[in-house]
Amino acid sequence: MSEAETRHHQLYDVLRTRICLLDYPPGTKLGEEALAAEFGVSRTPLRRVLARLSDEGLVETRHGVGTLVTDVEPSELAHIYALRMELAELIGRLSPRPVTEDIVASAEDMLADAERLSAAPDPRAFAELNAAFFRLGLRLTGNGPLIEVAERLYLKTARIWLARIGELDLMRECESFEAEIRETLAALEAGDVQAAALVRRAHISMSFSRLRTAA
Amino acid sequence: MSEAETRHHQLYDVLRTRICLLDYPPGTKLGEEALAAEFGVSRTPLRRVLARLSDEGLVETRHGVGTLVTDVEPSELAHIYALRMELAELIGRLSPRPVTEDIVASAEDMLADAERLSAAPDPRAFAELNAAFFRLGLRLTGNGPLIEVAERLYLKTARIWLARIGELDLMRECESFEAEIRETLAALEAGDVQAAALVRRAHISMSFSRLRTAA
DNA sequence: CTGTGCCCCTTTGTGTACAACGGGGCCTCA
DNA sequence: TGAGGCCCCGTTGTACACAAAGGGGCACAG
Repeated sequence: MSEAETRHHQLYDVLRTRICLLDYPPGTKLGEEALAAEFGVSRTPLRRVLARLSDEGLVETRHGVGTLVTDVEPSELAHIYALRMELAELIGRLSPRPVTEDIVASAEDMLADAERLSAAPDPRAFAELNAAFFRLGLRLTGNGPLIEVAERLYLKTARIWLARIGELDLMRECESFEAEIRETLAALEAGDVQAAALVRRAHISMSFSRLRTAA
Repeated sequence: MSEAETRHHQLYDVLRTRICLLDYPPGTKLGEEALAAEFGVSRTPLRRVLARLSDEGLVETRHGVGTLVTDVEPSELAHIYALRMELAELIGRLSPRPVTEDIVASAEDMLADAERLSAAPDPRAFAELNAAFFRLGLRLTGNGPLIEVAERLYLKTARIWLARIGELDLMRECESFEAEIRETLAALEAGDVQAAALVRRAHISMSFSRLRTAA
């Protein structure tokens, strides 16, 4: 990969992470000049990154105003969740990959992390572990386009959930998440990718129910 | 929408259409300077458009070489088709919208077009009608994210199918397409969106089978 | 005091010059 | 004559200067 491409991907990843972990909550203004200065580049390559984030719907650029982090409307959120549920199931059906040792090992590590999290709940650590576990789930399918689509949708909803975590019972969320990892691990140890996918689908559904009830 | 945004969308649409209808077959070099001159703008806004096409995987930009129209590998093509089949069914399940008069009317018009096409087969006219019919299908769901994802995947495969149309029996393809529209129209007249979605899924599957067999 | 309109300043959009990179052709040497 | 390396040219990447647009604040009139 060329140097320019590498830098682009790096900047993109940093900004995307900041948006999804609410370092930049919805409505935040991302000034091109300021960001360019922070990363030591000119506005040109930075604008390339913001354009990509804009195409993906994470930010919105207005001429003469600035680039603002977007919010997600409740109705669209429902649509995304409904779609994510279906895609989660597809991960178990389309080109499932064999469950390797390192996947199981990763899941075991994450279960340990989740147990620590339940003992000492923290929204940000929760969000990070959740993202890591989501990416682990993506490794269960060999269907590249499915992975891209699923990740794209996940990124759009992750921060919304995190934003409303205050309205939810954090302890309850942690326990539910821990249970999800535990059930998933059992499915993976049995080599049953489809079962793992169904566990995921069920928990996405329950998670959205709790979110909707709280709001 | 701002003037800049409008122009961006217009340029994007023109180039995307040219790529998908094989005015620019895979491997074609799209020179920034040349395109900028054609559209009467500088390289800057044009690069914004090419960057978007690049993010979507329709082109690939190499420093010092040029921006090349991409090809799609057979294995990825299979993955996309598998996913498209599932999404087609989801259009009938997630937030189905009531079948309006104008949708039925559009379908009737397209059926007439398809009949004319069967009488005088033409690859390009086929591709255009196919795209129009695809977009009509998207109007059957109210799930916005699902529409975006489905369209994105369609655009990635449409040109590949068109590229190999020479290896297929064009007449047979036309007749199959005409049958698809006829069956869909019957489902729509009955107000049965889910049935229309299943028709679509079946025809995507058969279309890919024929494509695979021919290659 | 309030409402309205204008101006200025901040910020993004565009155009252009130059740097970085890659490939192909040509020249050289064995 | 063939193979290898170097150079030149075309193309994309970056930086910067300027144009365009939007919003907020200030002044003035009622």
